[in-house]
Amino acid sequence: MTETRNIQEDIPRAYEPGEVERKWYAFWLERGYFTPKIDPQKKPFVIIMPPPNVTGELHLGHALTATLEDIMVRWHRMKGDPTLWLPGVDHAGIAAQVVVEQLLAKEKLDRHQLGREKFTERIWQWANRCRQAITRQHQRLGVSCDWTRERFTLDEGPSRAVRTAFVRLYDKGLIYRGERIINWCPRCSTAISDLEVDHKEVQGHLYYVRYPLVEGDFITVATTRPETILGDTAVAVNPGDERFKAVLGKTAVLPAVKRIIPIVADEAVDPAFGTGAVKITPGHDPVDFEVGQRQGLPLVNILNPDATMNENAGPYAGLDRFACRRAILADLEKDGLLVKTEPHVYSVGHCQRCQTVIEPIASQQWFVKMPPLAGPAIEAVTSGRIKIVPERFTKVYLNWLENIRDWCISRQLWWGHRIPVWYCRDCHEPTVTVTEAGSCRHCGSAHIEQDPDVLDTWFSSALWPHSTLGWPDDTADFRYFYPTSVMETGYDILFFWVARMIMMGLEDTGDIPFHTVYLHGLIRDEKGEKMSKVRGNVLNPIDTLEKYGTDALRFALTTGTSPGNDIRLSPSRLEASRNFANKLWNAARFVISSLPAKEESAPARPSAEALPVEDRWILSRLNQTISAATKLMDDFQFGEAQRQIHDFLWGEFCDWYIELAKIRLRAGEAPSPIPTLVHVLETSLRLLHPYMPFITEELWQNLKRRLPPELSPAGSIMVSPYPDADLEVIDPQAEEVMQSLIEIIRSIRNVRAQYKVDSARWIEAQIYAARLAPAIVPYSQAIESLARARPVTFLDSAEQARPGENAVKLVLKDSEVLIPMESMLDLAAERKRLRQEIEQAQAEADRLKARLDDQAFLTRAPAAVIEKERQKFYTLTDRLQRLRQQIQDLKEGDNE
RNA sequence: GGGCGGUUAGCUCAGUUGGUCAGAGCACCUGCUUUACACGCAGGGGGUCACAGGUUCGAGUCCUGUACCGCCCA
Repeated sequence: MTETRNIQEDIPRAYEPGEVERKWYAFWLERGYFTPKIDPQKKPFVIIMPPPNVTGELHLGHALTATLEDIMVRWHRMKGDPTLWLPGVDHAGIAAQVVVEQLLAKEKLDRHQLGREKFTERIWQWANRCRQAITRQHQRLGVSCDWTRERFTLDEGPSRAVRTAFVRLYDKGLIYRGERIINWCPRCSTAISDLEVDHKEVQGHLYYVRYPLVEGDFITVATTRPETILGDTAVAVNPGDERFKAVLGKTAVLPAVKRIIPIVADEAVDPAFGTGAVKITPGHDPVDFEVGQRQGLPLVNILNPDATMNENAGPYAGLDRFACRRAILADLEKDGLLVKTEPHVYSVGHCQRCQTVIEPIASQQWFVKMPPLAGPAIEAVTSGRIKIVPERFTKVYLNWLENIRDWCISRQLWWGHRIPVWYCRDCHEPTVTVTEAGSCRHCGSAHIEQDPDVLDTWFSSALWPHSTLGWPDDTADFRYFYPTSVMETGYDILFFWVARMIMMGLEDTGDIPFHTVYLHGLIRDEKGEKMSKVRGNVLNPIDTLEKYGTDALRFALTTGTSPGNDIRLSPSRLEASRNFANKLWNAARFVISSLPAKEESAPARPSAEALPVEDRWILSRLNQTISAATKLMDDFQFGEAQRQIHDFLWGEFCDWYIELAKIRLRAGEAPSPIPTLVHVLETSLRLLHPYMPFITEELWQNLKRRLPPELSPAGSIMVSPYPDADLEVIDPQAEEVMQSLIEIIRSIRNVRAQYKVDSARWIEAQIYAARLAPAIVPYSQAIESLARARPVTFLDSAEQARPGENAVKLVLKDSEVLIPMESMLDLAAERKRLRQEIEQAQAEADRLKARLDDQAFLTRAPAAVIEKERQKFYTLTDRLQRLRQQIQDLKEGDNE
């Protein structure tokens, strides 16, 4: 008994997460639980973590990723699968460079002043600090990933994978260098891919400008970007446009720079736009570039890399692009060439990283030829080899791949994987090799120079599932763990990353990179806004978990949510989760404090026979919950699985089983409820562990310490087996009895509240339990203490249940409860209540009757359904009859 | 312009083979210092499941259309 008291003192009244979390994470790490053992006999479960960027700290999106992946990983590990969760970090090319450039700017420096080497050194310093912070944050979240296998995209292995993939694609003709229109960010001073451009509708103007014809007269064109006039090399009209038949073949004089340009016919021109005649700027517009190719027009680049005008802009050289626009408009106006200006809404591309207006520029860049890679990636999904969850994203994925365009992969940055190409100054041929080239492969010259550019970060990310496992080497990890099981990430990077991983995985390894793609939603704030630093509504995951506890944060992020849907995270949601953790804590505190001292009697596993109904009931409910939760998890419905575990623990175990157990414990009745309390708690902890790892470990260890070792042989809950539903224990009979008992207790409580019976007062209850009587009678003590009813007596027949004096009669599903009213009775209120109840029951009965009279229903519906409905109807009419009798009795009583 | 998602209690959202489906949390109201828990307990009010059609014996759930909100692609 002394130990019991100690335990109560040992365990705080409220769950205090901080210390518990630190303690168990260190314990898990030290035990090496996160590192899988390769067992060729077993199929592994593998997740490669989406690598966070080394641009700062983790946000709640990362916390969601980490939680969902940890749930899957802990679950599979407990199921006995060799489980690998491989963590990593991404060097995040542009993003990281931008961050460090901003830091430099504060020191009044720029990267050119430092030079490439010094600059990359600075980024390395930054990246290393970030990596440490990210690791610490991940560990606070409880992630059970294998830190011994952690990878960084710039590590030797992944870097060699990048070069190898590049060379292989180049050799197959799938990587090429060419002059194409690319998206140029003047601020980042690099090309970016189509996906990295945000298109925004902008209120601008459509300017109508007259181009004088050499042959006399004018032609008027409309443009939104008048500064690009300087790069025009033609005017085009639609070949079918009768209005311009006469000017075809003539030449125009470009305003400002006086270049003579032809007037050509091209199908791409929309006769309905502007005047029907458009200026063609092949160097600065993707459509015009194609027109230029078709028409054999020259390319004129008018911009410097920083978006100031270059020497081709003649008098405007040196001006910023927007200043140039104003200047040229003023000049056109002055020369009478600006016909009119109309307001015009059009779409302008912005750099996703820095929101600078991007410039389409014709430029020499490296590209991946995508259609040959897209084909197999489409097949992998349409064939079902890769499944996307939720399913609706399959269409989005396929649609993108079916319309894919070549991918510009070179970046004019200093941070990233250097393009493995060396140019020869003598023969001008490129040498493309995985290892550092010493001489030109074509002429042997030593006068070679490596391409200064780096690759798009997403190029290395695309290789992540295989490069992290050792590819291109034939490693044990690669052989065992590839293809991986699940790729879990946000739906916002379906194209950026997931699609490219599938393409490159198939291309490099001949096999899919993962079997399932699980896409989660975006985290929003309580107002539904996307969290962003600009809006200032970012919740820091560490602050949040310190306030509410990691388990509460994890629970809040993943409960009541469904795949692919956005999540609003509000303080009230976090509070509710924290409260659940505390509820569990206290339930366990009760169970543990109820345990006898170790030496006295060890609680055995509950034996099946001779168990009281409530024990059979809670075991039945537990196993149904296990069964449902497991099924849901198999189906990636973690939110719903978690909700059911929550409801079981709170609504059934705590609210009813523990309350009933208290009565037995107090009375010292045999059999003791302790084995069942322990069993249900211990099993539930394991069931819940993947979701709330810390509190479940703490409680489990606490429990284990007080139990005989054979009951819990594992060293940690995270390596003990995940519960398996035992269908033998499912007991519909016990559930029926308990349901009835709960209904009786609730109805009495309800009456007490309705009649405002003082909470301290005992009221009498007479119960007629009909066929369930034998099962219910033993619960008179329970009804007494849970409904505060005394004396509780049982009636033998419905006839007896007729109140001879004023009494409230509660007509329930399988039973009736009679409560003598005496002083507490308010007759008018009681009649009103009865009338309402009759009304409701009558409406329901009418509905059922109509259905049962419906020939169509009777002939078409399955027999079982008809029988069920009929049964419902009988039960209801029976109840109605009894209610009517009761209101009648009440009237008689009233007359007395 | 094309595609997708959402519209369910005051708020935030679950509801995945059409037949206890009308739910949860929060908020609200009424009681409660009940020896696990006030981060709690007991009870209560509150919804024509956006709208209009259709399929079905039966629709929040399937189909068509409309409206509004949001996202993606072009």
